Amino acid sequence: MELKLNIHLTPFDLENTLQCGQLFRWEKHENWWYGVVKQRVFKMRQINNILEFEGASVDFVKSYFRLDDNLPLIISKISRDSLIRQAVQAFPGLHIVRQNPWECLISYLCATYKNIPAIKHMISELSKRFGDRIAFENHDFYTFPEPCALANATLDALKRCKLGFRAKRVRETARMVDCNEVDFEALKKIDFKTAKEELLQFPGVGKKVADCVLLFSLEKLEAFPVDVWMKRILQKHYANHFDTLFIKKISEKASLSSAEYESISSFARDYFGKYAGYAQEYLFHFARSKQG
DNA sequence: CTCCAGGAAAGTC
DNA sequence: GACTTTCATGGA
Repeated sequence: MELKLNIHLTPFDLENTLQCGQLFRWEKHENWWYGVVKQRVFKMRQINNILEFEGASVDFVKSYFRLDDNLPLIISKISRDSLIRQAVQAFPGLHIVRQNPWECLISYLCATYKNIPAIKHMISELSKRFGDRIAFENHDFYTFPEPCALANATLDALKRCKLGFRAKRVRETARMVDCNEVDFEALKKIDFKTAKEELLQFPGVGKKVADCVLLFSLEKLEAFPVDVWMKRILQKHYANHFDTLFIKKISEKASLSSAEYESISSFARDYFGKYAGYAQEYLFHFARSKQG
């Protein structure tokens, strides 16, 4: 199938969107991108303003890549200073993706204290061992595991996926989801703060992981996850918005306290506005692209 | 070999 | 409340 975009109304770039670090399961082979979404292999490429794809409907593509977002408007709202304008210009057409909440939750729970290549490896191993195999074009793909599959897994099997100390957290969170202790569709409809409190109940989910899940899968575009990259950017470029003492304090330690996290994240939500999450994603990708 | 990673949780004061 | 330590492991 094919979808023709009006690039002026709907700026979109597949490469920037898939490579900015928000997704861990897409692979490129011979100019085509392959992902597994909704139990099917989803194959896609972009040539200028044309999206070509297999394994999904036009409506799904529009929804998944948030082509309904008014990106020109969003960019005009978040462009508060020269740094963010630079980041936006560096990656035109980068969209936040509308991920599946369950997969997003486990992925970012695993992302705790790991670099992106290692995270991709963990998620890939989890899918190989606990997902369903799909043969497609002489290649094996795997669906993301269902909650019951991870809920019933042994800790040893999870650790073989290189989860380390995350194994217990993943299994316990999977058990809670498997027991229907969360209604993701309901979380999409309620406000940011209440939805965040719900997510914080899961073991292994702190403020940062919760913000990622809210932004990438629960329609909360104001969420502003603060990781080590955001902390560095803040110290370097936004220090004048904080007390000198505060900047000095967070510079001296590796991790942020809960209160420090909150003051940074809430500053960013006020400063960038209701699309702060988009600003975060542009800044994150921009910072990483410059430091390898 | 050393350093560090899209941090969270438990323990201490 | 704020600060410190612990948690496993692979990629760079």
